[in-house]
Amino acid sequence: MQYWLMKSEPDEVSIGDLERLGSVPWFGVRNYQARNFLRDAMNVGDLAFFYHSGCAEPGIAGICEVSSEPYPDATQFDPASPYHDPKSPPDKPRWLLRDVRFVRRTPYQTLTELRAHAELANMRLLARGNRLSIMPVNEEEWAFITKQLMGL
DNA sequence: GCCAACGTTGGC
DNA sequence: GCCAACGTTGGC
Repeated sequence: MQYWLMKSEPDEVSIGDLERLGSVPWFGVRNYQARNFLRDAMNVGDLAFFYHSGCAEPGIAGICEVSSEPYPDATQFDPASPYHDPKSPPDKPRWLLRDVRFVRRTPYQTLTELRAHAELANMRLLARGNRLSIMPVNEEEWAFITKQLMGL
């Protein structure tokens, strides 16, 4: 059992969308490190913070659960998609995704709020220049955020 | 819209 | 395999 943080632009897929749909394919990962986490290190049943990025107030909006094994991301083969990758070989797709299932909304934890806690000083999300869209969260950080900050 | 940080590409 | 140029991410 591992914990994760997954970034999504709420304009594209928000926690509300996930709640409404129940589960969604986590399409559009186009970074090898993020893909490797997704492909190799994730397991079905792992929990992840659902993080809103690229918006007025970025932060953690909810919790979701990894609900499928990895499979090819269809958008890489769609010329009309912003995620189209013409160099990805159809017989050996470069980009994979997993489905994630809605677990719950949480009290919104803004990035600013997260930065204010010494307990989270080493959190990967908060590291300088971090741009990963999928990253591990360690157990202590998960416990601190869910219990101390969210009161779950 | 700006810009720092980082990843990727491609020439050599 | 190096590295400069370029593209992207994402907070502000």
